[in-house]
Amino acid sequence: MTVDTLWNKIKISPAELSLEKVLRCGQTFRWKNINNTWSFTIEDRIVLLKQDEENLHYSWLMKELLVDSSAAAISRQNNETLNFINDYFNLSINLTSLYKHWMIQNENYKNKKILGSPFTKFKGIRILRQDPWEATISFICSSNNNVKRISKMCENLCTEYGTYLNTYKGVDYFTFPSAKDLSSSPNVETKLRELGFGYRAKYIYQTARLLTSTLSIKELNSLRESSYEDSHSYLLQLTGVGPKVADCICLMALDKHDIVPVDTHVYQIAIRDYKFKGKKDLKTMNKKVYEDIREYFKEIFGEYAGWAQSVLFASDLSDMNNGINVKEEVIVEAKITSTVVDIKEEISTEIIIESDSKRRRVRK
DNA sequence: GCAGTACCTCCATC
DNA sequence: AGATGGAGGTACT
Repeated sequence: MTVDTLWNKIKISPAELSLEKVLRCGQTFRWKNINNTWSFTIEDRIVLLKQDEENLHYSWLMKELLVDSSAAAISRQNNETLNFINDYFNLSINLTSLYKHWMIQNENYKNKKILGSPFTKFKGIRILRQDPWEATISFICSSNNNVKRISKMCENLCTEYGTYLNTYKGVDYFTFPSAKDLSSSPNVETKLRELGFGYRAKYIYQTARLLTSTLSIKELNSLRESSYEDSHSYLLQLTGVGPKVADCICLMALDKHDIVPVDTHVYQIAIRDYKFKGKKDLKTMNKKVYEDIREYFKEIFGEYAGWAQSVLFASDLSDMNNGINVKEEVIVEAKITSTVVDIKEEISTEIIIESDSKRRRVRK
């Protein structure tokens, strides 16, 4: 078992990357935030991140059996972690120049009654390059659902069907389960129903089955090199994947940066903020309206319209925290009033270390 | 094709 | 306190 051996850093400004916003705007559901450290699992390790005004700090903890502290191993692991971060956060893409373009377009197309610009208020929001399989399952879970519950479902998938990696600061970490893990037995569907997945249990099981039989994860991954149209129709073969979910996967895992997934929310933004002509009380989105909105945003924001949309979406979200960040804290045995939030903010990590016995994990 | 409705569960709101 | 409806939809008729 290791301590926080070493933290390395990548120089990056908050305008290029806002960890908090990117990881809580509803594109990924599996990052934990404990005492201001973000953690996530990949195949063979836990990745840890922290951010300040100048740098993104990163560290990692290898799978228990793979811990190797030789200098050569550390150096290799460092490179691998760095490669993951650069790839996962799409860091080769310059966000600041994209924002500049979007701000100009925004002024040309926005409803003049709307004051201010989301692109001024919400900096550093970028689209991640997620694993296609994980994105598929995550977004199948997202139908008729909210961020908090989707996060819980993803966590349940990991603890129930993932592989144990290691324990960091008292928290056990598991990998996201593979398609094989989720198709091993028909009991999977039953178990997922017990875990509260509802009708999505069947979708997940059937999708895992299909991707380990007729279709394959290799094909799914190769859609990164395919056209949007081909990718979209391939994804529609999967149970529980409709047009909206397929577009989410295209944008967030398959490098289709121009695709704007349209839900009722985005529909409302289009009408309210961008003068899109449509009925405000539309009950069910039909195919034509769906595609019209998608194309409309693409016309406004261009090649990276999907990225621009995530900024609009974030600025419209009331609670980006979604109640899922965790803070370890001392439970103060005092009368807790409505100022509880401020009190919590002030109780810092230093105090906590002294009183292990009283530690609890509390939803912020 | 197209529109309407059932589907699981949680949880804020009334 | 208990009911109601919405939550970044999809499958089925």
